[in-house]
Amino acid sequence: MAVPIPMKQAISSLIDQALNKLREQGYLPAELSYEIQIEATRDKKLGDFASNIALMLAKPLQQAPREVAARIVAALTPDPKITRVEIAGPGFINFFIHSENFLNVIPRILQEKQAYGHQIQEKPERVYLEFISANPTGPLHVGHGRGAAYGDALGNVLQSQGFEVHREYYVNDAGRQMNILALSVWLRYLELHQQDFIFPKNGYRGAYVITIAEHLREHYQDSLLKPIILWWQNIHPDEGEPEGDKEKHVDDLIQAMKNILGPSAYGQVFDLALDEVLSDIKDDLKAFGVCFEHYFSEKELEKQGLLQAGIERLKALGHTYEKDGNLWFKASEFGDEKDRVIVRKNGESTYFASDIAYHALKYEKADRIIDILGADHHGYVARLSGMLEALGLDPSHLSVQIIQFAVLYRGKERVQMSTRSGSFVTLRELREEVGRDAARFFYVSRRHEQHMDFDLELAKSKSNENPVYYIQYAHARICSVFRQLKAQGLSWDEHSGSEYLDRLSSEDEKDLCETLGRYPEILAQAARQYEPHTLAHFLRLLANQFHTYYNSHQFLVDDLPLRQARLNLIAAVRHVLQHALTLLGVSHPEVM
RNA sequence: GCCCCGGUGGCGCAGCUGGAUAGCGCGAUCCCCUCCUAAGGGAUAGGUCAGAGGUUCGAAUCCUCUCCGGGGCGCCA
Repeated sequence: MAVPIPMKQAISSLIDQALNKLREQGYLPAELSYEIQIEATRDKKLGDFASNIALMLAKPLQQAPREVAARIVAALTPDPKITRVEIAGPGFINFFIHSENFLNVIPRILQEKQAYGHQIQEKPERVYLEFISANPTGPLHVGHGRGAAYGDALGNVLQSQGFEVHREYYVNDAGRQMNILALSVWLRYLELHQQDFIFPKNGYRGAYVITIAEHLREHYQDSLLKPIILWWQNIHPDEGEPEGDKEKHVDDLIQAMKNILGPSAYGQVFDLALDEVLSDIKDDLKAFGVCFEHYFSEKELEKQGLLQAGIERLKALGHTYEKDGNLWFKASEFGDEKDRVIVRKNGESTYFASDIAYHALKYEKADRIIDILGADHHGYVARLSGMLEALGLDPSHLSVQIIQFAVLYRGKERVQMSTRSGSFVTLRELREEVGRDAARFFYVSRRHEQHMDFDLELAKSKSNENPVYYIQYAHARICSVFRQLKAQGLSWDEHSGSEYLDRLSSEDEKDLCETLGRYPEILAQAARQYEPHTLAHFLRLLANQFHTYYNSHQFLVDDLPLRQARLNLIAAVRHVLQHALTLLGVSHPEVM
């Protein structure tokens, strides 16, 4: 069975032919370039498809759009699939299609099944997709959830379009923040051993830190116990005290901790804390349906010498200089607003230095780098692309997608979030409260660069009104029809169904087919623009049309040919529902 | 002060490579189960697309300014 050409393409080539004819006639200048756009009309009274080509050509031709349209229509070759062509409004050309032509999509879907809408690239473009990359200093919170849902869905969509996608979580396991976590855990551990002191303002105060401290005690008993009178000396006062400074305070404490414990014991605390937090994050993401090819450790960059190599490379290219003992990158010469330090005078490299090495690595391994960052990192974009340029690499390989923040509410009340203070709603809590499917759908149905108000109370209390159930219900209903079919001792014969597709003559059936036919381009667009949210809206429409159909038509009718044809149609709907839900990381239950 | 994102019916959001009367969900009002799951369907009401200029045959969409909201602007990651 040959796969029919989509209607849109057919119309597009008809117009193209007509324009060529006009060019031969000398009506169109040969050098005039144009792009033929065909869109499905919003209002069916205006036909099924419309083109604005006359409007776009009107200017270069210096003629009224309707006149141009008339010339194009006159040049069109008649086509049996098209019943009527009209010029309307300012100069649109509207096409009315024989309704049976919409039915072609059904055999196409039943044949291609889950490959419907997919693209195959001859030489697949490699995409290096980095997302979430939250510091492993505590559990993921609902803000990270948005990046997770978006990144994963985007990866799926890109894969469907033939891209070879590598997903990676960059683990910041080398910085000062990790030292603060280790300190926090150790201090809690000391508290468990009845040591008495005031916990630093700048420490991590979440309850999970105490849990980790308890595990630390189980593993090492009291071998890490150092009474504070032995080491808590000459520590800069904490914030709130005279001349206090929470940063200096915590830095002094870290130094004192390292001194008293020694590198080996310090490493024990550090590693246990990192390990616990990171495995918690991994479990959480797994349960959220998000998987990575790799969790890339920042420490690896140093171990493999990439960090130093990156710095040397910039140095060798003459894009660095020393000032005040620090090594600076001349970022301002590459579009950033100011220069950036890459190695501090104490010899420690900055976070940005790691980024140089990391991005150079990504550049090697992929044709396209996508970084998904939170809105608080937007200042990074300039320096990242500037850095690629400085390395002599093409910055257009990098695309940074910024996720705007989700502002959390409980009813009217805003929920403040801070990892440091431990006052945040974790992703795990969200999942347990509203469910994975609802959470993922909610996240990904908004444009990523759009602010989002996330009302927990609403998500929880009205979970039955969440659109995700509406869509899943459409899927479950189709499954139910097939179960019912079996229960009645009947069966579905796809082949005979496709013989009788012309029995599908209602508007509802035509509408459904048209929507199904649009799926491939919805997917392609979602991939091209990195906007998976369009899929969520498409799903909503498809489910709505199905429910309408369901309510006005009986599928399991006595008329055998009609029954088979309708089953073909709803089977096609089921394929597309399944496919799109899966891309968004949402399940498609057979029973609800 | 500078930078990023946004301001679309009561609420939450699509639409933004300019195009035909601005869509969807929730909420509101009314109607629909002798029928494959009513977690459903149908209908009605509700918008000067923040405001003001500009570009254009045509602007929610592009440009400028103003106002309002969110977030960033450290040798923090």
